[in-house]
Amino acid sequence: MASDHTRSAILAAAERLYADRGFGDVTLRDIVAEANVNLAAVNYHFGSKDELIAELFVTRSIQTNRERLNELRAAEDAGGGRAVIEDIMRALVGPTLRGCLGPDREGSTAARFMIRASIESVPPIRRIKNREVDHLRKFAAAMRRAMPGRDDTELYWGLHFALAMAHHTIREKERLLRLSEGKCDLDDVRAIIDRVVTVSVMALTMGDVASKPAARPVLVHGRLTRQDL
Amino acid sequence: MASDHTRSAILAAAERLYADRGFGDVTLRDIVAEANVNLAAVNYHFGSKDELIAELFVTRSIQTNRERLNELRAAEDAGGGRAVIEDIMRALVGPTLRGCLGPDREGSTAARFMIRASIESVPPIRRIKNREVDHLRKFAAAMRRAMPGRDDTELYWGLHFALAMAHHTIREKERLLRLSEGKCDLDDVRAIIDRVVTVSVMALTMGDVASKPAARPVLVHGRLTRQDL
DNA sequence: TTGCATTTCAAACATTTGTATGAAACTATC
DNA sequence: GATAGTTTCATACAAATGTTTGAAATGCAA
Repeated sequence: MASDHTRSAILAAAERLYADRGFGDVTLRDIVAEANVNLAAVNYHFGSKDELIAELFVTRSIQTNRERLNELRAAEDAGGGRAVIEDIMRALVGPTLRGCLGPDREGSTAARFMIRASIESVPPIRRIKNREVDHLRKFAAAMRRAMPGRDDTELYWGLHFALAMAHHTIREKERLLRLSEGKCDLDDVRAIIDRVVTVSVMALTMGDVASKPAARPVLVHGRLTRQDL
Repeated sequence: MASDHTRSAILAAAERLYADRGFGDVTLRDIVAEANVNLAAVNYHFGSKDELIAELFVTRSIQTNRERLNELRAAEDAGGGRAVIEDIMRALVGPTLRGCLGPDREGSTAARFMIRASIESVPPIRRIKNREVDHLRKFAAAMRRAMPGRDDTELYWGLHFALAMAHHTIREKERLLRLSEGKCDLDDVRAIIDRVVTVSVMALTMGDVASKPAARPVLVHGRLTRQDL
């Protein structure tokens, strides 16, 4: 293998173009023009367009997953093998939110690519996402250790809602910005992570209440304030 | 105008095919074959493929938005012009969740179409979604009336998170099902709505806590149980 | 240098796809 | 029942796009 030059030029150009203009609008000819390589090089090095997209997404996914697991292990080590639930949720949503939001992240091609992959999901990416369940199970296991005795169902719902808030914030940040007329600060990533983590932990610690609406007297009139905690 | 037969046959066939196989995999030729009409009929009646998709999505969006506003008004009327926050959130997420989840909804073409539109967003649909902000403002206004004095920012975040949980549950229901090995019951729509509403209201009533993580002592060790409420 | 494998290149291929055309069929009005 | 407007139809068009091909160039080892 000579130098990988062509291969990495294609990867870089493809990621940049996909991040900027989306998968639907970028053709192989756009990519090879941006990378200054021959059209056939894509099929030579990657086999097909879909495999190129898959490689891009897998690379970035592995990075994110590794960051998540590093944070999770750090939290578990600090707690002697059992992390507190708050830190687990932080490890789950932190890396993605930090990577995709924030003021300086505007220039991060990788982050914008992952946002794009989250918004307009194409077949090769969908196939990979389907294998993400194994990764999430590690978090479910950590949560189970942190909250022994809690029903598994609640754990999964909490995990699910945490990802919901994180991903939806990334996906719909433009809309939230417009809806709030700029009042919601999407550059303060730390505050956003705190917010998502806090709500996730609340959801988890509410437990079985959710299925019994009558058992929520303090909420019925929507008058619960911070002091009521 | 004669009978609208061709027009509605195209709409029905297109919605069914898009719902089943996604936008990327369905061509105009597939649609006209399913509808038993001529290829040129699409452009004659709708102008273009994108306008056909737009009409499908607009129709279903209007239906959902109307349901939401009906529920909202009913709640406000019942409360003498001011609905409780819980009912407002229920009006926001209830129609979509009821429409897209549940056991018998498997056969609802409209619901499956909207799920598809939520998963693989295509240009004509994205353009329409961008105009959805005005509709959400009505809910923000109702929430403001229900929780006077609360900071607007918190209102928007709560609204945003409610939609996040609802939409993500629809989008990723397969994954949640697989992750939880079937333990999360995605057919019990009423329980899911309660769950989303409860967490949303919690998020809203937490208010400014989120930006000050140090002010959450009861949560730090993840030991808050139902009794602590 | 010679020989062999790898990589690059220009060009062509083969489809697919949305759209346009113009004639034919149909419908309703007078 | 003739006419004008509407709708349907078969067919063609034009453009885009991923992929393939076979030769040329390049790099490397003997």
